[in-house]
Amino acid sequence: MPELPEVEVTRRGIDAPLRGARVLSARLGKPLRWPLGVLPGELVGTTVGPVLRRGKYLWLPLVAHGADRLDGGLLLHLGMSGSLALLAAPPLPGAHDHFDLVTSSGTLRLNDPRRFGAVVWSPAMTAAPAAKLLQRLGPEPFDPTLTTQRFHAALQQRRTPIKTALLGGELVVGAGNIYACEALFQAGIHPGLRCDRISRPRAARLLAAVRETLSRALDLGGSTLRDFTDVHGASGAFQAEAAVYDRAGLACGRCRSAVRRMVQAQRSTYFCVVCQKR
DNA sequence: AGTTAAACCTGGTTGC
DNA sequence: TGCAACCAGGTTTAAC
Repeated sequence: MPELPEVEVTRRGIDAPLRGARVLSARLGKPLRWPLGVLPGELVGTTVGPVLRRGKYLWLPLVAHGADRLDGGLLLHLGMSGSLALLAAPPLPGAHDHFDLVTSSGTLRLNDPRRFGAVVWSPAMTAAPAAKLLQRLGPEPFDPTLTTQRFHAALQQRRTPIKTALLGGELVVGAGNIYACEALFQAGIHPGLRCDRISRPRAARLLAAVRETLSRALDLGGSTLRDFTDVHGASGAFQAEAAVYDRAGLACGRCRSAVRRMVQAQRSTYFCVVCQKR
């Protein structure tokens, strides 16, 4: 599910309510992608700090009080099917509720049917294990230092298809399968085009398209294909205005010709052969 | 070194 | 209706 807009929607939903909350208990369900790294009980007594996002990861600081407490935080990832809910009166955990953080301001609950998500303890965002997971991430899409020049220079160093590179997150983080397809459509670029064949003007157009696509999705509360909801249980609305994603055989949003589906790097790519050029 | 497959899981949909 | 095959918002790890 969750690409940058969904993760950011989630962050905004939990940041203010949880800030300053005291951790009362924690519970683990079935194993997620990686082990938590501490016993749930060791989190008790810490205070939640400002929630940050880096790429599709969330960082939840847990500040210690007293030397006998752990100081650090939790690095969370929603994987393909994860979502977080903030519950005032949580029902008994269901089959896919795999992590609860019970606080004085409500219970933060991770639901993740496929369990590709993760909750990992780390002493700091800049220390292992969090730093190891974050180290390979490219620049944030709204980072002002990510200029056309820098983006184009990074493109020139890669020979992979642009769609694959966008998914990889080394050029820029945040665009997953939906938004990579949509941004390439918006920029009029064929998903199979090699990165190093993209001219500087087209690179500028693509970077702008990535930014516009992600911010539009953010405004609409993200996309909900199946699992994703915000922390209040609300679905996103972006999927309804996708021009190409999941529209194989349907009319292109611009020229009305049939949208094509192909597979790149084991993922479906949707595109318009008329509107998107090599 | 740079790219591409395999792996991790569950569940919904499609097709025989 | 039953069952197999395929598909799904991701990303690390292993293998060409």
